[in-house]
Amino acid sequence: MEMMRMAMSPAMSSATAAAASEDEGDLRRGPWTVEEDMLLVDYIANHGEGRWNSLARCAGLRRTGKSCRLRWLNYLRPDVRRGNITADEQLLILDLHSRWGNRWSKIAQYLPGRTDNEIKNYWRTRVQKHAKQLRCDVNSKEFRDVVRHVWMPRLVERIQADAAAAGEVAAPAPVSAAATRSMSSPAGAMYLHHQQIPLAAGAMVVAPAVSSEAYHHHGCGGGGDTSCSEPSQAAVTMSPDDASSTLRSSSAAAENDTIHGDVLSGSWSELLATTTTTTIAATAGLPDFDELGDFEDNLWSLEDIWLHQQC
DNA sequence: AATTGTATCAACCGCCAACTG
DNA sequence: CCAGTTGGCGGTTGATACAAT
Repeated sequence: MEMMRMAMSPAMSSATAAAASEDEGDLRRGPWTVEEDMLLVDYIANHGEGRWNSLARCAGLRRTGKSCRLRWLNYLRPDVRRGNITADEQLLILDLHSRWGNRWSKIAQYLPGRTDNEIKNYWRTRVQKHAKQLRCDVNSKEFRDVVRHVWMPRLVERIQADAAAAGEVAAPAPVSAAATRSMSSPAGAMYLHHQQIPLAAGAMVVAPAVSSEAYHHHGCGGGGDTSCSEPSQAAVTMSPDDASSTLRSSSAAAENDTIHGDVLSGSWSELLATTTTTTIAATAGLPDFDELGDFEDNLWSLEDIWLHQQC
C-alpha cells in the first residue's frame, strides 16, 4: 500500500527536476524521487528515527536532515492521511484554530494522521478563500463571527445528516444538543461527562468528566492571544489519543460517505440566504455580536454555538 | 484544442528554542 | 557558561492539476 502511494507520488513525475539539481553539488533539493523515498523508508524501518542530519548521511541521501524529516513526517510516515478533510476534521480545525490561532502543529495533534502542513494548507486555501469571498480579513471579528454562526453550525448539520443517512443512532429533530455535542471536538467532549456518545460511525466513546465551568474558566481572554487556553482543559478532557479514537471512527464513516471537499462549496450569499441552523444569521444577517456579551471577542467555540442555539 | 485562471499541496526558508559537547 | 548544532514551527513559494473560457 505504501508503495502504491509512493508510486503515485508527484515525486515520480518530477524526476527531471530533481535530476537537474543532482550535479549541483552535495545536497539535492526539490521534489523527492521514488528512490530517495525508498532509501528513507528503508533506513527508518531498520534504524528508526534519530538525528536527522546523520540519518540523511547514513541512509545515503544527499539531502539535509531537515528535508528528510519533513519528507518523513509529511508524506512517508505510515500513519499519515492525506486529502479529503472530512467535515468532522473541518469542524475540529475551525474550533481549535479559534482557540490557538496558527498553532498548526498543536492543532495537528488533535487530528490523527493529519500533518501541520496539511492543516495549514487547508486553512490557507479553503478558509482564507471564504474570507476573501466575504471581502474581509480571515482574522477579522466579522469573519470569525460568520465562521462561528454559520460555517460551524453548517458543519454540525452536515455531520448529523451524514450520520443519519448512514442509518445510525441519530438525534431526533430539532437539533438535539446531545447529538450536537457528540462532535469530535474537545469542546464537545466537555459536555459528555462519561456519557456514552454515539459517533458518526456508530462507535461509542466515553468522554472524561470535566465540568463546563472549568472549561469556561480557562477560556481565552485576550484578542489573538494564543498562549492562553492551553490544552490543559482540552488535554484533560480529550487527549490527542482520545481525539484520535473519536476521529478515527467518525472520519472512517465520513470517507465511506464521501464527505469530500468543503461544506461551503457554494457562495456565501447563497449560504447566508438558505442556512437554517442559525436563524439569526440567516434572517437578519449577522447578529449584533456586541450585544451577545456572554463571551469575549476571541472566545468562541463549538460550545458557544451550542449555547446560543439553545437560547 | 489552446489558453488562461485558480486551487492545491509539497517543499523550502528563516527564525527560534532546545540540545550537545 | 558558551558556542555550535539540531529540531521544530509557521510562513511562503513554485510546480502541477484542474476548471473555465
